[in-house]
Amino acid sequence: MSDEPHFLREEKIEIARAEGNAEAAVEPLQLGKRVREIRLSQNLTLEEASKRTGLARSTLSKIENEQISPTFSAVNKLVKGLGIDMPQLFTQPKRSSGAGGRRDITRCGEGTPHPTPTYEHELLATQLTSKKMVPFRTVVHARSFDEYPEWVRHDGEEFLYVLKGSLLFYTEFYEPIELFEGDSAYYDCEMGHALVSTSEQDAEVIWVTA
Amino acid sequence: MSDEPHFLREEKIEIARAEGNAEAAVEPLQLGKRVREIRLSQNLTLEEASKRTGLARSTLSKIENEQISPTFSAVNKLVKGLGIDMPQLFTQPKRSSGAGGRRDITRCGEGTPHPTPTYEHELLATQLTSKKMVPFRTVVHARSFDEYPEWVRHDGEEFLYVLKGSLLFYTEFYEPIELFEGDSAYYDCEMGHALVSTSEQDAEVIWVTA
DNA sequence: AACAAAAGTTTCCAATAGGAAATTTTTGTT
DNA sequence: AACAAAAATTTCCTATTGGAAACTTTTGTT
Repeated sequence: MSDEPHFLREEKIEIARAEGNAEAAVEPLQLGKRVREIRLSQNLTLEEASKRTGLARSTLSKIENEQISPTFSAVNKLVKGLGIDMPQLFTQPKRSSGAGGRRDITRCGEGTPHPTPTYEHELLATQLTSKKMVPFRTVVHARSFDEYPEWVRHDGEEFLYVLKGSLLFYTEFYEPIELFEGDSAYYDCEMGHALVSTSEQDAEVIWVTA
Repeated sequence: MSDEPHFLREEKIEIARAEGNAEAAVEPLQLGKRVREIRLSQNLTLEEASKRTGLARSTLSKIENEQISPTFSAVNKLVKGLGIDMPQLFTQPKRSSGAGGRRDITRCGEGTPHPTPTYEHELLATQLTSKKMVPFRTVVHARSFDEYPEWVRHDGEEFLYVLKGSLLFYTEFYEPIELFEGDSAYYDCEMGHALVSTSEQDAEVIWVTA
C-alpha cells in the first residue's frame, strides 16, 4: 500500500472565486472542487462523466469551475452517476477542530461481560465514556417468553441486528415477529420488549442503544 | 438518517451503475415532501421559514410542491436555515404514529440500497424517521486507501461491527488497525475515517451513526 | 517544432429557478 | 354561516441554469 494518500499532502484551502457576489459566501464548500477531485480520481474525462451523469459536458465544466449552482436534480445526477455520496458534499471538513478524535477498538469477545438469566451481554467500547450510543453483543438464552417476569423497558431507542440463529422479537404493541440472521429492528425502548431464541443454539445479536 | 460516508470507485464495480441508469430515473425522492415535513415538525409557516432561510415564500412553496428543482445554493440555505441534517433529505421517511411505540423491522437484504464506489451501503430501518441513530449494513469495496479522494468526515459518533472478512480501519489521528470478524470500533466521525477490505472477499460491516 | 486528437472552456440561447406581489385557500372567531 | 386574518399557492417577470456547438488549451506523436 502506498505510504501516504495524496490528499494528506495537499494544501488547498484556497478561496477560489473571490469575485463572487457577497451572497456566494453562503456556499458551503467548493462543491465544484469536490466534484472535480472525484471525477479525476476515477480517471474520467468530462465527456465520460457526461455520459454517466446525463449532464452536458459544458454543464459539468461550469459546475466544477463554480460558475453555476447546479439544481438539485443536477446534483442528484452527479451523485448517482459518479457514485458520490451526499453527506460528503455537504459536510464541512472542519479540519483541526482538535475536538472529537476519540477511538475505541474492541476485539472479538474482549468486551465487558454482563450476564443476566435471559441475556448474556458483552458491552463494547467500554474504554470510552460519554458516548451517545451504547453498543453491545448479546447471546439470548431465553427460550420462552415466560422467562421474563415483566417487560424490559427503558429510555431511548434501540437498534438490533441478528448475528446468528433465529429468535422471536416480542414487543408490547405489536405481534411477536420472528427474526433470522441478517434481519434487524429499530424501536422505541419505552415500549416493552424481549427476545427469545428459537434456534437450536442461542441466538446472537448486536444491540445499540441511544 | 444522519450521515453516511463514502466515495469513489474502481473500474471493477462499475457494472451495477453503468447499466442501471441507461437514462435517468432522476427522482431522488420527494425532496419537497421531506422539506415540508421538516418545516411543519418545527411548526414554522412559510413566512417564518422564509426568514430563516432567506428564500422567498413562493420559492419555498414551489420547492415543497415539487414545482421546481432548487439550486444547490437554495438547498444549502434550506439546510442551514432549518437546521436540517443533509442526509435527512435523502432518506425515505414514512411517519407512523406519535412517539414511544415505534418499531421497524428490516429483513435481511431488504434495506434501501445506497451504493458508492468504495462502499455499498444498505440503509436499515428506513421506514422510521426522526431516529436518533442511523443503522446500515455495508459492503466495503475499497481495496486501497488511495481510492478515497479524501477523508470521510461528518458529524456525530459511529459504531462499527465487522460481520464478515477483514479490513483496515484508517483514522486521521491513529495508526491504521486491522479488524476481523467480530471486532468492533467506536469513534468520533469528525475525525477522518475510511475502511479498506483486506480479505479475499469484500468485508461486511454494521454501522450505526448517531 | 508542427500537427492532430483529446480534453476542457466559453458562447449563445432556450428552458427554468427565484422573488414580489396578487390570488386563493385555510383557519379561527363571532 | 360570514367574515377576518393567516397561510399557502399562483402569477408574472427577471436572473440564472443547462445544453449544443464553437472555440481554446493540453497532450501526444512524428
